[in-house]
Amino acid sequence: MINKNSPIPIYYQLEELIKDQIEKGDLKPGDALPPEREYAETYQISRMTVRQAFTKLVNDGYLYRLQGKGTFVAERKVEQGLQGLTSFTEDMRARGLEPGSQLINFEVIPAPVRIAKYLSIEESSPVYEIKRIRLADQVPMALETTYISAEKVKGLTKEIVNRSLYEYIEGTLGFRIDHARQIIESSVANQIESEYLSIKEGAPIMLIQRNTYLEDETPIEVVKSSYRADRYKFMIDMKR
Amino acid sequence: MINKNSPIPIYYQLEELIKDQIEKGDLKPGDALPPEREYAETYQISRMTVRQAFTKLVNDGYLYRLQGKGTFVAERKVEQGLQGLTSFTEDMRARGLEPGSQLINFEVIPAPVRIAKYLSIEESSPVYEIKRIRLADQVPMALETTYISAEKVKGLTKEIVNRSLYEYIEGTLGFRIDHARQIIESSVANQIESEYLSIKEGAPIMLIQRNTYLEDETPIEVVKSSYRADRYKFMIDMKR
DNA sequence: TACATATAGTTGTCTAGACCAATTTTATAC
DNA sequence: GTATAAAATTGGTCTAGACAACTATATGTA
Repeated sequence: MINKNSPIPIYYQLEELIKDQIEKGDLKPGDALPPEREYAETYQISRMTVRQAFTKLVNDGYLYRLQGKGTFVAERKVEQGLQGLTSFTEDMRARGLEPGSQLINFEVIPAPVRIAKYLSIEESSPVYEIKRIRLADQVPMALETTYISAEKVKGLTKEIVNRSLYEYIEGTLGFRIDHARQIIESSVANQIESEYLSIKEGAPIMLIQRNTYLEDETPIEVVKSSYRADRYKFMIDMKR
Repeated sequence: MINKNSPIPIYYQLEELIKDQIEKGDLKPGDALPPEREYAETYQISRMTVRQAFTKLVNDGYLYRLQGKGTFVAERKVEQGLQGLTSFTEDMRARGLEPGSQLINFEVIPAPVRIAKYLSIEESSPVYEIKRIRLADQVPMALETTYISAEKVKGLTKEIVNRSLYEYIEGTLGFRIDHARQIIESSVANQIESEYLSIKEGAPIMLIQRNTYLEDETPIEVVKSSYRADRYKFMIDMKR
């Protein structure tokens, strides 16, 4: 259950334990959790440590607290965080669709002025330009272009891109992606988009630009995507 | 500065104090804050209390911490929360535009099946239907229809809607809006939309549906909006 | 000079309590 | 039975420390 001698923090262990119980259905939405004092007693840990775990789970939308009444499992998790919102793969899986990808261009180019600005690098310094058609159940869903500084992220290859770009950036290179800014707008398909997405020219599309950053605001990537409006809706849950 | 005898929690007082310093520019992005122990010493409070304030500010995107180095002011605040994203008024002000509104319909109708479902009420039970043209700098920006259960939210009038709907729901009625789900899609203007928004039929528009909830998942309102794509982009910052 | 080592400073985790505030439950009085 | 009061329960805030993990700096040594 909880290992007090583990190098893994106790509050984190408790967090995962409760999340598991929620995901396995042992704790259902609306259920009251045992009181904080009981957890402290049961696991022989301080109540403050229990609160640290609870507080994190409340912030992440798993639980909510009512003073004098107790702590309860939230109806559904809001604010899934970046993962479900930035990774096309995860996004599609969450929608019950089989994600796919078709690389149509991979090269290092001198950074265009706009891209250089977003990435906080010199104009014309080298950037990877990765162009892909994103598929859902084998049907084109979006046309996506990713820009990454070749000086910050070294050693990128087609193979890595096809496997998992994020895993390489976070796992192998050790960057910790912290936050992102997304800009969403409506438009209509131009000739190139209509061709790649198998839709008519002038059909509605959703343009999404995502800039991702490390904790200290260092830009890591810029992604510009054109989604088929007939197949894609952008959904977001937010806590106040 | 900090009043230990105030009924206002110390951690909250410290939170506000630091936020003020950031907003006034006394603390600039990238600046290191005095260490936690110094705050504890200065204000004669426990370090854990300081950490409670810091943790909240980190979660809200004002600060970030680096173990062994210190705590720093974030570049810009991410995750503004619901306020800037749900209130048309605040949204427009943040963009430097003067918000306006033109009420075109206000009535109580029997809830259509789809709306009843979203609001978790019986079909045909009474709901307010509030239709407005939303203006920015006197020019139409969006066509917006709000649905609110007349049984949950009583006593709504045109005057309240024109003043501030949220203030009435939260202030007067005492509901605390906790979170929202938004669905965004791209489309093209139909005849009605093109007329109200002064755009051509077939011009791109952005459809946004927002469902807002209380802490215990009680639905409070459903808002369906059609934004002019030539004037509006949806922006969102998110922390991982 | 270059490199290893010690030291100090910082955040991260944790304890074992205390008292307060809100709510629910139980006991009491009528 | 019903209303009121008291007690118990629960989350909210706060303390005064302790030690761990990590970073930067100073120091000593080859």
